[in-house]
Amino acid sequence: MLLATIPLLPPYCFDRLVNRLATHPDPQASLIIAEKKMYRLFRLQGQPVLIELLFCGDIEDPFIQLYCEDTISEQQKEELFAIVRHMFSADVDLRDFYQQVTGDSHLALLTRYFRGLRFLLDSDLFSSMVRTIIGQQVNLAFASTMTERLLALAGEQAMTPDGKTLWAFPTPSAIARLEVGQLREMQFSQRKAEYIIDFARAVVNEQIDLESIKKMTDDEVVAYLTPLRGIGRWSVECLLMFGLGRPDLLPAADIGLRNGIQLVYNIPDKLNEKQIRDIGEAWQPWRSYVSLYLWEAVGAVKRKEEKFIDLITNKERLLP
DNA sequence: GGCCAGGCTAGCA
DNA sequence: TGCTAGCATGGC
Repeated sequence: MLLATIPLLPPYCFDRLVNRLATHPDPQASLIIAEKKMYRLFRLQGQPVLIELLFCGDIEDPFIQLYCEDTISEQQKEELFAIVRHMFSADVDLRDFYQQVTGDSHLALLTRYFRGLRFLLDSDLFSSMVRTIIGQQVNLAFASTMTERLLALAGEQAMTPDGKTLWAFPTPSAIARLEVGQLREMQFSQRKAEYIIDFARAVVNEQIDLESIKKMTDDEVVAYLTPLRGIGRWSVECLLMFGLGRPDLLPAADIGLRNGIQLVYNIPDKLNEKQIRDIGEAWQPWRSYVSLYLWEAVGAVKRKEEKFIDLITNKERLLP
């Protein structure tokens, strides 16, 4: 049953989302590329609900249709619409971002090539923080594997119509109930297991109020969360970007971002954090989005997208 | 088999 | 304040 049609501000490119998911897998989403369709298990008013998202229209007139086989309440619908609008940044006008970087030929190259690429944000702050901790210092593929194991251990399960298993992200109390040994068995390091369980317990104990951080400035959130063991500046920056959708974060400690800058600006020497922050000054107030496009540049090279590799290799010829 | 991953802590100067 | 060894594990 069609629940709603959610319009997005153009441009939005479904193919770019698919490419991004290839190098940045989302273990909570089941994608059927040929049908431009995604299944996902949302937690609505505390209850897992399987939703089908259909990507419609085109880059310049994009909208998402939401379908659900079950009957859900008006409250659940409202919550779902808000989450989907948030996850796809429905109101973010990329054209402002594209306009901002026209003076930088390297970035303009990316915004032309990746036109319509957006963040796929996390549905809530708790899952975003846990996924960020899992992602610390391991490659993306392994992080995704670990996340999937955590989902299977403590999340609720559902089956899509095409027979794939999906999970709703475990609640804070479900993770708070885990023991470190259970995560160790799933190849989590001792520290990573402790960080995740401690964080969940801090949320359950109301030592941390995730709702309150929505009203804080970026710097206030850093100061609020970094005292927790296992949560450093990079992790909070990722939470602000992928959890809250804040537009102007620059995770300077990020190895992928550093590689992206070196690739796109053709810098052979390794950059330190200060150099990265200095370079990023010019990208305000869109530093999150520049980061996304730089990450995606690295992703396109990893996927061996020849057209992009040609473009980036020959870019000197395109300079004025 | 060695180096790299979309880091963090603790210890030290 | 700023620097670094050590942590753990999969992927290539």
